[in-house]
Amino acid sequence: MPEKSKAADPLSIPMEKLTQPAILLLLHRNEAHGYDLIQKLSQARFIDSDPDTATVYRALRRMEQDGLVVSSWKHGEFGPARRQYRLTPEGLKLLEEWIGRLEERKKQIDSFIGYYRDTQGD
Amino acid sequence: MPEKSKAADPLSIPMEKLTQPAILLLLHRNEAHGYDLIQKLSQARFIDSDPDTATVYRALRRMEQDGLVVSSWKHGEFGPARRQYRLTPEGLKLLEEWIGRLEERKKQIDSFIGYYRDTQGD
DNA sequence: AACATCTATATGCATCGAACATATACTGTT
DNA sequence: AACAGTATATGTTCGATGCATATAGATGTT
Repeated sequence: MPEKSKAADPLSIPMEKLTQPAILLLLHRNEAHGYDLIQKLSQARFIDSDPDTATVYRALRRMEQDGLVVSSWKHGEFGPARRQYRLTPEGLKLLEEWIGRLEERKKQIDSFIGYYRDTQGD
Repeated sequence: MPEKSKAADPLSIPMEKLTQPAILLLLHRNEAHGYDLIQKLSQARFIDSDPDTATVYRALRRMEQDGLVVSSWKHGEFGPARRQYRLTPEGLKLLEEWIGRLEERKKQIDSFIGYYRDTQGD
């Protein structure tokens, strides 16, 4: 019986590592399983460091609890069974909110750097 | 006997809230005491929410341990005694590193948004 | 004098994301 | 049989943050 995770608002997840939003982003383009995502994330330019496997798998579980993704088992092909994840409409909606948040973040950073440059100019 | 804080690298502080770098930024322009900084931070555009007083005072203490700022007591003027903080050369150096980090962060965000737009285009 | 309010600094406690280590298990290769 | 690669998952710890609370001097009001 999957319950919603304690943090009622998935946006409360800090934007520091961008792990959760990066997963949303990748799943928006293609379905994937956890291990696949870990490899894609380690190559992606939009996160700064290789994500921890534990962080990714836990994020996926939590995201499924929150209805952002859904999973189904795929076995027998080759290697161990994999949990294939795909984005839900809710997940897409959250991704769009993240895009907006990141646009805001850019402005914030510009404000920070602008203040610094102005101080230098004195 | 002030010892260095456990986190050897002050850059390990997450860039989520920007509290510590914002303090560096404000002190770069003017000396200030904690309460003063709290008020300035609540007006500043370069952080998203009013910082918690506990966070600010704790950050200042830690930053002094790390040699980023120095403090001196100012009494008798009006109101209770205040701890006046000013930036050290080390603090300035760290601020410059933060500027560089934030420039990188902007690129990272652009990469994120770019990936999203490309996916939309399919 | 008593009282509330503002200024100013500081600590205690609980929460939560992330890092690191570790466990489990199936598949393919030598 | 041994080992490397694929794949998912949990236990434990750590640090930053948020909320509540404590302390105390200065100022204003009745």
